[in-house]
Amino acid sequence: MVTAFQQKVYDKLLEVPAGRVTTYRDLAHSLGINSSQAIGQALKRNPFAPRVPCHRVVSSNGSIGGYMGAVEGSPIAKKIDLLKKEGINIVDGKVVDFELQLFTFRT
DNA sequence: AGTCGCCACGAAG
DNA sequence: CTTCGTGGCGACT
Repeated sequence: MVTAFQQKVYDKLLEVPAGRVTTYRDLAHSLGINSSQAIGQALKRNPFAPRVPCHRVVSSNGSIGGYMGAVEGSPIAKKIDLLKKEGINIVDGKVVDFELQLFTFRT
């Protein structure tokens, strides 16, 4: 079930250009809420699995999150390499200079 | 329809 | 590191 809320989350995510990352908090706040958990839950349950760059979403401190740590079998680990091609370097599960790549939805 | 549990988090202690 | 708060969704009742 793709609710309007989730739809907005994915739409916002697609709004993020390659080589940039966004945070759960800013993303959530842009949706009018103040909880990133809903974002994480929506991303985890994302019905648009490969269509949504979930890996492009990070925590407020630049941490990738638990999408690969929580699910060690996640195939997105390969996408991490792709992100490096986009200019996003991932080291120790963190985005290098993530704040420099940080993309906020400040409309 | 109401309630409980869940979530890849954030902030505070 | 640990605990509480938060906002929404899923499932059960």
